[in-house]
Amino acid sequence: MSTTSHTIPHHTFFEEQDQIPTQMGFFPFPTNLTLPPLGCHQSSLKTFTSITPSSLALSQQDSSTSNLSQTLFHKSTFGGPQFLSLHRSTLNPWALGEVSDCLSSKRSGFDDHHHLGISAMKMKKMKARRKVREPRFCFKTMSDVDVLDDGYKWRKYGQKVVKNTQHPRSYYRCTQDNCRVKKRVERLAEDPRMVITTYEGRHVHSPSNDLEDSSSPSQLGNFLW
DNA sequence: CGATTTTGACCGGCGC
DNA sequence: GCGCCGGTCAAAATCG
Repeated sequence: MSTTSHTIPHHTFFEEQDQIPTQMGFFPFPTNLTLPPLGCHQSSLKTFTSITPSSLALSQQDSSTSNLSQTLFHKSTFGGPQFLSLHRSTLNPWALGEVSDCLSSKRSGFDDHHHLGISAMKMKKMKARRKVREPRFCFKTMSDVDVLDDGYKWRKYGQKVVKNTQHPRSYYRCTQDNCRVKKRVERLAEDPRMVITTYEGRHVHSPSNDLEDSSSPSQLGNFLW
């Protein structure tokens, strides 16, 4: 991994919620936005704006996703030309999914377990758990490095070539114990100079501190990312 | 030698 | 039901 801090010329920042981009494909985006962000469902998009690195740093001090979007709103209200607000989905289908998943696995999964063995069972459990969708947001960056230094430590756990793109998508997980924030990094097919970074979940610790000191829980609360 | 990356297999969701 | 696809796992390889 690279911990190089790079000067970031431009961020385009948006937050998404609930939905995951699937093979359903990409979605039409407002024409005044030059580059449609990958993996963003239009109907689930909450905010979208262009911000500068300084405002990005500012937004990092917020302690929740909603605060972040508020920050973005303020920023763009007073200076950003490219703010748009799109309707959002109201329900988190993944949370519902978890419940039904638990129920159904109790009901019909016994034969499965026998057949799949322990590791498979473990995997099943984990998958059931991750159906709780964490809040997500992402931004695109003009950068020649894929992984931007955001103050956290990440371990790569997968890489995938997504359809219709020549650049693979990388999957990272926060290395901190008990912190299962994930991020996804990919390059735009249309413009390989642009990097899309998607964060999912909230860190339970502050950036790059080796251990969260539980003695002083927070002056600022937990950081978002 | 522990931590991290690579990489193919596997799984579940979804469309047909 | 089948096949495609994105996301994840985990063993092997690589790194520091």
